[in-house]
Amino acid sequence: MNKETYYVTTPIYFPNDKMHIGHSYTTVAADTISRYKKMRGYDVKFLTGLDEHGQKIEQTAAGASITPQEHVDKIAEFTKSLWKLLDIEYDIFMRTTYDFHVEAVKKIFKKIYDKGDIYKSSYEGLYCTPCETFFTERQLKDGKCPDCGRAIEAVKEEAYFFKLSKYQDAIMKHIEDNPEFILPVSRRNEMVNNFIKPGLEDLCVSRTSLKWGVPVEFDPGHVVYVWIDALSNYITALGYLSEDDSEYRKYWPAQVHLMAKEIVRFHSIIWPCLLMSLEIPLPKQIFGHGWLLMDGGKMSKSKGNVIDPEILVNRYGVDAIRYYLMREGVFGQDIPFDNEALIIRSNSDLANDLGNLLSRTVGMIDKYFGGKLPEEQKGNEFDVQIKELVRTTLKNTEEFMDKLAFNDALAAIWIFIRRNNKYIDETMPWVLAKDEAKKPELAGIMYTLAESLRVISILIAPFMPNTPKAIYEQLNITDDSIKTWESIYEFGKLPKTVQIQKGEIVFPRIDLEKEVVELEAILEAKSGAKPKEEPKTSPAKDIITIDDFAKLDLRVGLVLECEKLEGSDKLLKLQIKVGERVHQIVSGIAKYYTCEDIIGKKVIVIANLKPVKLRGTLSEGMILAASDDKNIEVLFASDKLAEGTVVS
RNA sequence: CGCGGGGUGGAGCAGUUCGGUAGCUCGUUGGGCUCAUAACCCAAAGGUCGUAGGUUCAAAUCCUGCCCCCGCAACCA
Repeated sequence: MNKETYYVTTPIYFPNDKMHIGHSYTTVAADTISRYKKMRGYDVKFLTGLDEHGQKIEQTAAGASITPQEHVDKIAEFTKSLWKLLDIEYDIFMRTTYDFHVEAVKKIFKKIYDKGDIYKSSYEGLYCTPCETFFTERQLKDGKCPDCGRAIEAVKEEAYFFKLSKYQDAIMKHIEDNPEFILPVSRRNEMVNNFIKPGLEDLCVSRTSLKWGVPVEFDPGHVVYVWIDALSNYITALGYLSEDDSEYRKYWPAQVHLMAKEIVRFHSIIWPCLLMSLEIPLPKQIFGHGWLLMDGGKMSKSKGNVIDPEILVNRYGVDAIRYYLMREGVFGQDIPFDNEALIIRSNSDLANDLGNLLSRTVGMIDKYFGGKLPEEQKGNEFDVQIKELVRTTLKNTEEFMDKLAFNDALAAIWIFIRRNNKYIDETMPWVLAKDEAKKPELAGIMYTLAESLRVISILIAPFMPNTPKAIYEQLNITDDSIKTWESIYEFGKLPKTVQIQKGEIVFPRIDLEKEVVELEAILEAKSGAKPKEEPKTSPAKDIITIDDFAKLDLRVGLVLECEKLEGSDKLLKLQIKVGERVHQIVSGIAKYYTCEDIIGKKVIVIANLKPVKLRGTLSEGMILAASDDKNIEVLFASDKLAEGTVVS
């Protein structure tokens, strides 16, 4: 009854859009460790879910003419179906719009307030609504949000602050005392050097500009801002501060919070400080895994290179995708993700090594024994090595799993799989089959292979939930007691008279060349549509009148001189003749244009822009250029136009 | 001196904590085998471990300088 508990979480994802392969990566990892711990006898809770509040959700819903609740309900359904597709067996699908969460957040906020760790002040800042983030002026990019490139709003409002600074020393000490608190080590270093050592600033934890969220009960008009609302889900989901908090008492603190590396900061600094204020235990471990890199960049929506997990699963099957994600690289470091690598992995490891092993084993039992092994069986000299390797494989797999070294665990398992293919060559069943007297030996070989496949099925079960089922079916393994992790501590539990049942090929080989072409066509059709949508989705600016436009003094200018601005990689210093006058203009196009490209060209200049200093250099205007995420195109004017000509 | 990651045979990576024969998968070449999904097994070729110094009996690994790549941050009127 006193089973050890294991509480593992993914972040609760922001349901602004459909979940992509990156979310799937985290979730698959959490599911894998959760399945593994369950098999090892732990009392596991696996939480995933959605962070459903926020102004951006409100806006997205408004854009679709539905209520925020309807919007998040829709995304929640989609997310659940995606997790189902990926065979994610979560125990809790947490949503911050659940009543019990809302109630608990109110209490948590009050509790921290009563303690004196939350105080009222005012917040002044520039806010990007879609990103739900305030930025300092310096952080802005083109006066726009550095993350999404959209317009920001200047906001000043009354707000509550959490005394994060108060816990600076405590969190620092905790990190120092618990080397495994933040993993991998590189993340810990980053947190300490980048954020804690420079000093923690108090954190804004309420908003008056926000409606879609949990109200601050004792101060109407204030709504709890993301931190307390979202992070506390890990405890409210267990009933913290509710009438029945038995689960909280049982499962908290969490063994591990899994997440991608970019949000380690919130989980390793803000979250523990909130918990310290609540005077409850901290999670044992924050593990920040790497990103899936596509064409060398982080996968993200704004880059239009999202891989739809649904397409991949439908094409290759869940197990192949899950296998790739867990096998391809070190968990904690970035791993490459591309179609070709996925197919190569699937072909060589799954089709050739594992699938083929099953196929040839079942094939031989069918061919040589009519589908059923006889009682009379005889071992051979290689059996010892197989059994020995089962023991080492088991030991290694367990060690690696405990360290979340998924790729190492799979590598260890695959050594065993390959060993079995070699075993067939060593024992040469086809030779024995020609001699009736050698039947017992032949049967013994077949048995070893079948038993190995049982062992393999169990070892891979946390990673690939479907393949074991297929193997059990073909080997007619029905007894659940020989499907447990424990059961593979002993080799030979499979009943001797194995009766096979030929089935479908578990991992068909994929024709790489053909497939890459087809797959990319599909993805292109999808992503090809995206960039075209992009301009539509970027919010239109406010309506202006012709008078507003007339304020601009747009002129044709001739680029006389150009030099790269010292100490900057984006700025060019241009001398542009506009009529009589020469304007010195600093322009951020150095990444796309060299001086040779633009000297002597005619461009359109805003001639009456208030001069500013950029990087210490005076800039008297700007030149017009079109830009998106990737490129900047200067709008060159025709040579026929004299410099100084008015543009309107 | 912003922060972090990385530079290892053709490709993708491990190894670097605690120095001591440079490893894995894919690919290539040659061979074997035929039970199997043209799969499997064996063997070989292929590396100045970014670079220059230093410490050491010994450096991919420790120390110092430098170069290059990728994120983040900063400049983008």
